[in-house]
Amino acid sequence: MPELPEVETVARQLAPVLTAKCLRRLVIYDEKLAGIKTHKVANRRIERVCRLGKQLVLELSPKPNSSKQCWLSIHLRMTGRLIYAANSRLPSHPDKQHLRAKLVLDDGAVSLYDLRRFARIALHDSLVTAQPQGLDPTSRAFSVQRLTELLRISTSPLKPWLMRQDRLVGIGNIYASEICFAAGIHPAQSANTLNNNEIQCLYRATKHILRAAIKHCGTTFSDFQDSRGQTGGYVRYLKTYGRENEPCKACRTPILRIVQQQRSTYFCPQCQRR
DNA sequence: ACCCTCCTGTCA
DNA sequence: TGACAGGAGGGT
Repeated sequence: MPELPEVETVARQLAPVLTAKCLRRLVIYDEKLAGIKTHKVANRRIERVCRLGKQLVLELSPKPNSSKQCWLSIHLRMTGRLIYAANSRLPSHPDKQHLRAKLVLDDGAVSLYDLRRFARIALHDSLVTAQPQGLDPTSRAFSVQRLTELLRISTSPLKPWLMRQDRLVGIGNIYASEICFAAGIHPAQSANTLNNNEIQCLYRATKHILRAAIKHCGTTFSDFQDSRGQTGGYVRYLKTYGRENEPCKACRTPILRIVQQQRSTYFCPQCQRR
């Protein structure tokens, strides 16, 4: 579920409550999510909290008598949630059934809930191994030139192209449809056939949609919650996703749903012509 | 470049 | 009962 804006929301909320705190222990309730020796991260100071692609990453200080830092990455995949609760607020979440892991601090805890058990926690000894391959579209390195180069080498339809994490990171099924709509491009158009004008539109749409979604703390389509248990406010700005047969907000033409690589794509056949 | 699968749940 | 759900790695 969480794409770049949702993970960014969680990262921004957790950074102030985790940074400079001691991670007393990591408790794993479901081994499937994490094959980590939890003693390796216990009693380390959390130096930094950041987002890498769709992952949340905690930079942890070296243990005493060691110089080796490590990085704990958390990928929420489809249904993962990270919920923070101060000790004063416990007992916390009612959803004990889907509690998969817990980061215990002195004054509170972050609980990972995940209905479908796709989430993953991993430990890295360098930030590079935690890092996804692609370019972050919210970074300064993302330019029309870079986007043009990346598009040229692929014949993939645009919407599935946007979801590939080895080219651009962070875009998933919701924002891929929204970005295609904002750019006015048909989701099945081949990446390498976009002209300069279309690439310019796609570039602006990508930045605009992601920035707006971050501003509204992400999208809750069915069950995304941020670290405070709040739902994402961007859902009311969605123009295509989940709106099959509803009128296009620009031209009233019914929104279509098609399937591309087993995933739903929503678009307006009038605003996004081939 | 495509399909399937990993899981659990909801909804038509 | 079957389709579908924010993701991505593995196989062909």
